Amino acid sequence: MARGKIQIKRIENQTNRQVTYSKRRNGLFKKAHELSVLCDAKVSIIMISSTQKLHEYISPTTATKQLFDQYQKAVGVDLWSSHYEKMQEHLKKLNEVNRNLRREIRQRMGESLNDLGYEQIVNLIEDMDNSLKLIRERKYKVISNQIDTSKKKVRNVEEIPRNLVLEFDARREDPHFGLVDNEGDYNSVLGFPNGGPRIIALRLPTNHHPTLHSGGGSDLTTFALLE
Amino acid sequence: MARGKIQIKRIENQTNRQVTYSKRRNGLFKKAHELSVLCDAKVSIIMISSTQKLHEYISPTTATKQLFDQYQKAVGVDLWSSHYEKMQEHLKKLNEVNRNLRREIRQRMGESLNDLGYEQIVNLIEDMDNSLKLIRERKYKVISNQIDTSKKKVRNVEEIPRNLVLEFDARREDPHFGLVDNEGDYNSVLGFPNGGPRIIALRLPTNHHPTLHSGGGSDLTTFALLE
DNA sequence: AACTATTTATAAGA
DNA sequence: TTCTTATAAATAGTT
Repeated sequence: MARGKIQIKRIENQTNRQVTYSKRRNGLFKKAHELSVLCDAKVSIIMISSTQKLHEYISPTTATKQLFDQYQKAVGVDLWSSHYEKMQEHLKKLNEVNRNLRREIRQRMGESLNDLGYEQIVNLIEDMDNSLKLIRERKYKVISNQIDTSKKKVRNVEEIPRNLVLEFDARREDPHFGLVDNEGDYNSVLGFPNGGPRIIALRLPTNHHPTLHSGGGSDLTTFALLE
Repeated sequence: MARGKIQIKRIENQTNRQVTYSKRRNGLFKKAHELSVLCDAKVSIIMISSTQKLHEYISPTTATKQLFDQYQKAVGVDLWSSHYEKMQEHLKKLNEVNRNLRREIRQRMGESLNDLGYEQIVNLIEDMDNSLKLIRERKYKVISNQIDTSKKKVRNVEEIPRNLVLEFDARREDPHFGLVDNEGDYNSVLGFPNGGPRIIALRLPTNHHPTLHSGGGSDLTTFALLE
């Protein structure tokens, strides 16, 4: 625009390009500012130079984020706000579901019962009775699995020198074995009525065999219910 | 800049302002484009006029969102991405808590017991036994409250003409009254052992008194556990 | 939307 | 970078 017209195409000389960038950037920002004042408009300019330097103009009394939001609303493309709102909704729902789950647990633990009517209490009791039956069955299943495992161990032990086997058999007939009163079908413990012995003392010799609770080959894993 | 210098201040004449806005906006965009070509820079201009109309210039091969992202990274203020990430973390945690809560409920209903070791099952059974006791106590409390309410109703009835009272007394001695076998302390039902009658048939004359389940003055409310 | 007198921006040089 | 200045470009006021 002075001392000779120029073509509008990339300036190849790097120094020249940077000088022009700097000059014209100032010119652009000045014009932008004049425009914003004269016409009472909000203007945001973001520029990134070929050297990846960032420059910004934002008209007075305007926040960049606010302008972004307006832009997105106007353009409608909704770069993220709809996503954001959906997340918030989701969060809210999850929190509520969570609250309900906690209440149900509290009620199953005998708390917050004021929230329940008579019929609901009756239903809860019936439900819990049934559930307890299932859990007790599982308990006996676990016990019998453990015993099966022990039996397998016993068979393995048969490979071991005879005196060890004998010692094991001797212990098995020890009164401490409690429940285990015959060599046959251990699964019979499954048939126990509800409320059977709370703790079944299976004192297997710990030095030769795993204890019940550290169950060797069992598929049982343990972890806390809640953090 | 022509036919007279102007002051850089808001143009009061609305028409003039709009004309100038339009002219200078074109000029600004043209300059921006020249700059972006000459200097190989990325430029984004967003303008909102005083009439809330939005105009945008974006240099070729540039996406507005991409530029926003770069801007935010450079400015470091992180207009929303950190917030967004926090929300996602929160969501993740909530989901996990949720999963745990659901599992606890399932276990209390006798399902998913594979996840529990023997000791945990024993603890669960003990816990549920205790909880059941609490809930049964609540049940009897509810019943006794209902009966108290009924007694109050009965006293009110004593204000009513004598023949009605007589009729009521007659009905009270009816075998249908089941449990209620003396005029005295209805709270005695509280003493019932666990597993007592599941439904206590208190067939009060419905035409004169409310039934148990629609409990008039009781503080009991009912609502579903989960939606 | 076009015109044009003037102001403003700026390319090249220092 | 900044200053200078000849000249290109933008535009205020008018039609």
